Amino acid sequence: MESTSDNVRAQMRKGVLEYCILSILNKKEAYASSILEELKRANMLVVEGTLYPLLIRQKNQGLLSYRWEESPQGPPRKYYVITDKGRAQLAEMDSAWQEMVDSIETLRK
Amino acid sequence: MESTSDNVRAQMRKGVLEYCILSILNKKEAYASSILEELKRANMLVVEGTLYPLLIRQKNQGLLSYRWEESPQGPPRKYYVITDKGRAQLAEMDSAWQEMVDSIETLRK
DNA sequence: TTTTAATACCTTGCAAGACAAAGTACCTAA
DNA sequence: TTAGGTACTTTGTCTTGCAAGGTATTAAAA
Repeated sequence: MESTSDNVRAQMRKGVLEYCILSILNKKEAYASSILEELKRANMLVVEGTLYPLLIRQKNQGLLSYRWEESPQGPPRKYYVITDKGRAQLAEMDSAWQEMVDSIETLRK
Repeated sequence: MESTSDNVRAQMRKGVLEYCILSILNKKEAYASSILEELKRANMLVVEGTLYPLLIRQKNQGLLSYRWEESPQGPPRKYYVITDKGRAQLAEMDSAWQEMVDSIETLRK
C-alpha cells in the first residue's frame, strides 16, 4: 500500500541523490549505513540497493575515496571521503540546484 | 564537447520533468512544440524523444487530456489540457518539491 | 507539378539508474 | 556453535531519458 505522494517524492529525488551524498560527505566522512540514516533524517529516504552502487560510481569518477576502519561492533566500515574533484563537482551542483529552483519558480509563476 | 556542468544539470532535471509539464499546462493548454519552447525559456531543456512519451504517460494516467486543433500553418496540433486529477497531482508535487528544497537546505546546512 | 522547407507528431533501441530481494562476511554473546 | 546484529555487495527487473530515424501536413519555390 503506497500513496501517490510517495511515488511523486521518489520520482523527484532522482537526479539529486548525488548532490545529497556529496553534501553529506562534504561535512564529514561517513560510511554507507550512517549516510542512509542522515538521508532518512532529511526525509530523503533511499535504500541500500540504491546507495551502494551510487557510492561506487562516485568513487570511480574520482569524486570520493575511502578507507576501511574497525567498527566497535561488527564488520569493518568503509568510510567515504570527498576529494578535491568531489568538492569541485559539489560547487557545480550548488549552481545547478539553484538554477533549477529558479526555473521551477519561473514555471509556477 | 559537453561540460561537466551540463551533465550535472541534465541529471538534476530528471524526476522533476513531470512537475514542469503539469505546471505549464496548469497555466494554459499547449501542444508539444510549445511546451518544448517554454521549457527552453526556463532553462529546463528537453528533447522530443523525452517529451512525447512523457505526455502519453501522463495522459494514460488521467492527468491530461487533449484535443486536436488546426494550425495556421502545417499539420494539426495536439493541445494538451490538465485534468482535475492532474491538478490534484500538481498540488501533491508542490508539497513534494517544497519538502525537497527544505531537505537539501538541511543537508547543505 | 515536382521539390523543398517548415511544422508537428510518433517510434525504436539503447543505456543508465532506482530498487527489491537475496547473498556474503564479520563479530559478539548466549 | 548457533543466533543476532551490523555492514557491504550483487542480481534482476522496471522505468525513463534520449539519440536517431520515421511519418504526415501544408505552402511556397523551382
